[in-house]
Amino acid sequence: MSKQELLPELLELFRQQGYDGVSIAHISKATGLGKSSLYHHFPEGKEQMARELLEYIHGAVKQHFVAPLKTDKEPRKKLTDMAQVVESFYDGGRKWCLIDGMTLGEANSLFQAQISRSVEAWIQAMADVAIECGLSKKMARERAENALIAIEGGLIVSRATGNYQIFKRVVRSLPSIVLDGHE
Amino acid sequence: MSKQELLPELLELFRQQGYDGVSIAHISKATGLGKSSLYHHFPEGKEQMARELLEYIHGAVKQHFVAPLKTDKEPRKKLTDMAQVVESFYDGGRKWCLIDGMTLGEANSLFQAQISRSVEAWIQAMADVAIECGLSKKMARERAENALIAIEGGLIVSRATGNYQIFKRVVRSLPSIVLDGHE
DNA sequence: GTCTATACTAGGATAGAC
DNA sequence: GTCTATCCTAGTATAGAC
Repeated sequence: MSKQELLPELLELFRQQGYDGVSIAHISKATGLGKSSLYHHFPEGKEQMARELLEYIHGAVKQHFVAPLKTDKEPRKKLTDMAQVVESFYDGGRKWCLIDGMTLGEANSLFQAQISRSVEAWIQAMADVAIECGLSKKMARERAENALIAIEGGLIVSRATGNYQIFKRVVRSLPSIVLDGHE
Repeated sequence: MSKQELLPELLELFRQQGYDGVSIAHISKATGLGKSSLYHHFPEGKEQMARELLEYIHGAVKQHFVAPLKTDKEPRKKLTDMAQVVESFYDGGRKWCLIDGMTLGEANSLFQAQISRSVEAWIQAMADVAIECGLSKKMARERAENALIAIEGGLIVSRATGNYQIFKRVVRSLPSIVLDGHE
């Protein structure tokens, strides 16, 4: 089994259980690989798995979230395209965001740098779309931050209330959060 | 040592480390009590600690977040009062929200009901202020949800980027999120 | 590259003395 | 109500065979 098959499994485990909640035994069961096989792929254990997962996710962010924002389509169309990917990646709010479980306790200091790199890339790409529509650099940045805040907050509030309509509504409002009044 | 002294310690541990990340040994060290003393207070162990903590937090939510919204002050004033409490409770974004660490993995099913009760109480209180300003029930609810989404998302994005100005900005915008255009 | 077996540590929980 | 001592399980990690 190759890492490209392992990493999607790791994503599902870490995003649902959080860094502390995932054990090698869980991973072994989920992947069907024995513990020793896992240590063959990741000699430094769970910490290395998380690091490589975050690298993998960084690529996925660029490919799935950022790329639709860098096409030559209409600004609002770019954002609705992104929003659709977001809705499906988080399965309508039923799947957690990796950030939550990777920024608790000691994991926070271990992975904060990697996480912020992905988050910054995404925010910047959304801000660029806002700038394209004539917003100032400062306002574009704020609106892009607000879009990410809405996504992350929407996930938390949806799962806290058990009402996933909230996430759906939030995702649909993303283009407006970034662009309203500037098209 | 009484539970009223223990619970604030538990809050700090669980909000920072998450349910899975907290061990009895951590709690023992943080409180200065031996393991057996902790089991004397909480015979069912960590799960009971979390349950009682969430009860305690439910009271704190009503007292600190909801109560300022039920005074006879001006609507916007109620929300700025609440926002100030929020900023200090989360230490300007540097302290996590309990929800994050209590809704990962198995903890989610254990505590979701208790969490949603507190969250609903808070949302409803914010919605009532919006209704007081003439918003429809449906719009008031949406705006109250958006306020909580902003708080929770602001915490996540602040810690993911390491930039706590974001949380500060979000907290200051709370009254506008709930009331703008209806005063 | 994967397995079985094993070592060791940390975490959860209890018994019984004071 | 708190302590020391202990038990058991789960978790991390490694050795060595195939």
